[in-house]
Amino acid sequence: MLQQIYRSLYKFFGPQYWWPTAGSNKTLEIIIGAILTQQTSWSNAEKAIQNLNRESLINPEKLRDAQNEKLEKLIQPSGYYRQKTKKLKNFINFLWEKHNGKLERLFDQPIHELREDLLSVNGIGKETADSIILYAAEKPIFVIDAYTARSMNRIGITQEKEYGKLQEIFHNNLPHDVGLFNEFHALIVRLGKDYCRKKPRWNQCPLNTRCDYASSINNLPDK
DNA sequence: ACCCAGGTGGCCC
DNA sequence: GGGCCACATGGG
Repeated sequence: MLQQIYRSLYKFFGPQYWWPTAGSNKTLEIIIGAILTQQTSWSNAEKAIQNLNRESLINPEKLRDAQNEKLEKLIQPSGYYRQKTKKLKNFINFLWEKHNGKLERLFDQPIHELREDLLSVNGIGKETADSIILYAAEKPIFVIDAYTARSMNRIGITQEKEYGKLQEIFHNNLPHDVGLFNEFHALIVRLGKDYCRKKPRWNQCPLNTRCDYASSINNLPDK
């Protein structure tokens, strides 16, 4: 069922190009992006990342040594900039104190331990931790976000809202493939953005007529 | 003038 | 365990 939905979404929306296989030197940038995009549009996070790149701060030593005031100014476009400066510093200090500033060392552990490690950083919650594991460390874990519950609920897969339970459903019903998890999560976000916001436009969703799961969608009441 | 975005932690009960 | 709140900018 989930694979079928994935196929339908991919066929309709096409690839979403989320942090696509960025390569080793982009790894830290992905982590920073995951923090900066918290509750913020990607376009705003991107502006902040460009500012950091312009100052060559996307580098473990430089980021560690940068003054908070300087970071705050550079990442201002991403919103919550004082909070996020602290979060970036929390992560980079953790990386130096626990892994000698080496991302390879952080990532060189089983998924579960890596996740616990990331969650120990104040400012990194479940979604950000899982995003880092999937998109930066490129290990298979399914990222859940606000759209996932809404979309799955609306499609009729599950009423579940809890992060861990939702994640289990994906883990238990899909091959654990980094590329699949990467694209599927991005497609769910795309579906949510276009048709499943708080003010729903689900009735306008073209998938109603094109999707394999059309019947389950058409029978849903308006929310 | 709203509403919202690829959340999180702290507090309260 | 859940419900509320602060955090902040830019785009529709």
